[in-house]
Amino acid sequence: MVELSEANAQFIAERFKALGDPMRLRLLQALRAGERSVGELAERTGGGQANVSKHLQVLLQQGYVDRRKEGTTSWYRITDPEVFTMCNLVCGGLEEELGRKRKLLRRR
Amino acid sequence: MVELSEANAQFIAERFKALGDPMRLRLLQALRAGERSVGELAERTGGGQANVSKHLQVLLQQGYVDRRKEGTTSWYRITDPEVFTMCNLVCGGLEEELGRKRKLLRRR
DNA sequence: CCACTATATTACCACATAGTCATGGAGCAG
DNA sequence: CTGCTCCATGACTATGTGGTAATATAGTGG
Repeated sequence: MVELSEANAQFIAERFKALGDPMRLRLLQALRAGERSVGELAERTGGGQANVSKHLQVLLQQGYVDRRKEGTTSWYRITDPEVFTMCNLVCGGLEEELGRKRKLLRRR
Repeated sequence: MVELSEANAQFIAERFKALGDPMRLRLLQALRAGERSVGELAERTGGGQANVSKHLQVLLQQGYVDRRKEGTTSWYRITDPEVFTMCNLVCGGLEEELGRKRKLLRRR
């Protein structure tokens, strides 16, 4: 494992932070099926064009997605499906969380 | 895998966001060896007491750490070592990133 | 009760971020 | 060239976040 120096903590935190936004997660989800243009992604996620474009820059900079330009349209795609492994890991935590909440509700 | 509904995207994003801060990553790293008190963590991470305490609340609320009170001191510990699996995954990305940067530097 | 220690919480400030609107640039059809 | 489409970027605002200092809470020993 990479040593968690101060500089590395900064890098790793930024990688996590890039995944810490619902819109960006939905973008990744939408890209799961394959390459998509910005317009398609805006439509599928229900976000504004500018907003989607900016979020894609974040994912691009962190290397989660890749871009291919064709004419005036930009095609984005997942670079490393490993990102979904991480989603599954936190989803595990999510299921526990939901279980905990269901318990709490039952207790009342 | 959990369906990525709007509500779930929110939950998952918050779990990622909790890991998206250098101080919180250093706290988890410091807890890797075992249980630690807030004071110990403040000393090891070089953070202020109030700040460390607040970050620990975030990790606690997201279920990454657990707390045990003994007298006036609170002992925190990792609840699920799975979190380090995630760190290793993003560290993989980090190594690629560093590799990319080294290449860029060599190119000059 | 008093002082001391350890932690949590509050108030506050500086700064970052998400969202939207408007604009700019670049390809493409006519 | 003109107009159109698609995307990126900048300005702006509202909201969120990290850090710190001060205060509150609570246990402990005298």
